[in-house]
Amino acid sequence: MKQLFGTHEHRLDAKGRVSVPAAFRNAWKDVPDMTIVLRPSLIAGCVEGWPMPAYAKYEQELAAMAETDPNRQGWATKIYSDAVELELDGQGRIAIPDHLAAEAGLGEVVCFLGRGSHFHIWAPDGAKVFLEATRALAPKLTFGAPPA
Amino acid sequence: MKQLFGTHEHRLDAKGRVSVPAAFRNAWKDVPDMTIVLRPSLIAGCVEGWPMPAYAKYEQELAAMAETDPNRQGWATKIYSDAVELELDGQGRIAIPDHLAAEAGLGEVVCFLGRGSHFHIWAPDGAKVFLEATRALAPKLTFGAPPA
DNA sequence: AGAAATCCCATGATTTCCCATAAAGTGGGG
DNA sequence: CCCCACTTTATGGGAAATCATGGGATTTCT
Repeated sequence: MKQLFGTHEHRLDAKGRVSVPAAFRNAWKDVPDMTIVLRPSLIAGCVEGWPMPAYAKYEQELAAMAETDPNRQGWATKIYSDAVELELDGQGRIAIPDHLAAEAGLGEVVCFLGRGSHFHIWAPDGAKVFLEATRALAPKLTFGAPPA
Repeated sequence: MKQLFGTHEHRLDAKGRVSVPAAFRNAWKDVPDMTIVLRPSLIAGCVEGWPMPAYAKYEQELAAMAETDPNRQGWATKIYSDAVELELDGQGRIAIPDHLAAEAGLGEVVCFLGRGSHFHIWAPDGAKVFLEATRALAPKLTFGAPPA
């Protein structure tokens, strides 16, 4: 499974559908019966989307926990109960469920961020703030001409 | 994977395409399904290009960070969200996305600098300044050769 | 039957593919 | 050493495929 790159803005139509960026779809084009898991992000303010094969990693972590571990129920809630599994339609779109869209404050335009194994869906403003805040976490060296 | 050498000027066409220097393409001609990752350089002012196999170094760095480490989000933004994965067309060209070209101030002529594992894409002036500034950072030994 | 979800087709814009050409580099023979 | 044929490179442009998006028709559920 290839990694997910880039930021892509797309438009939610009247039926709540959005095109998943072609760049993402190409990353899993050889996986048969591909599905996407959507759930509220642990980072507030966005929806997280996982290609099913990558989501298996969470399932393994859960399986590794003892049946009696009290954290287990918390994990199971986040991984399963709060999540939805979706298929893409014939045009490569998904329909974002209302409760997820509302929780993330999504409007007509949404912004997909590739995060390697998975992706984020933000309202455009939220994406901008998030990108700038996270970029600032590492220093930047400057040589030569400043950007125009 | 061979190292990338040299300085090469090429021309962006009306569709935003540039030929990747043949010297670079030859370095990875035996890698199947080769792709290039472009992203804003951590050094301001240029676009950085990475042959996919070499980019794995960043992916490993990210994987080594704890899930809870705040720097992890910073890296994921720089490595994935700010980056694009591209293929070469049949003529060995890549299409540089507008936002990357704009951020690096690229005009019609761009300058490729081999950097071993990866390469830089600069506007010609930026490349000149960068090369001179960085040359000055390396010590120079003098033996025998007459001063100019 | 009515509401909602799903399937399918349509369309304009963009991107990719493929062919063409000119310049430059390569090698061999005389 | 020079010239010629051939290959590789860089670049341009038109045709074809893909993408994002909208909307109608059909099905499903209650």
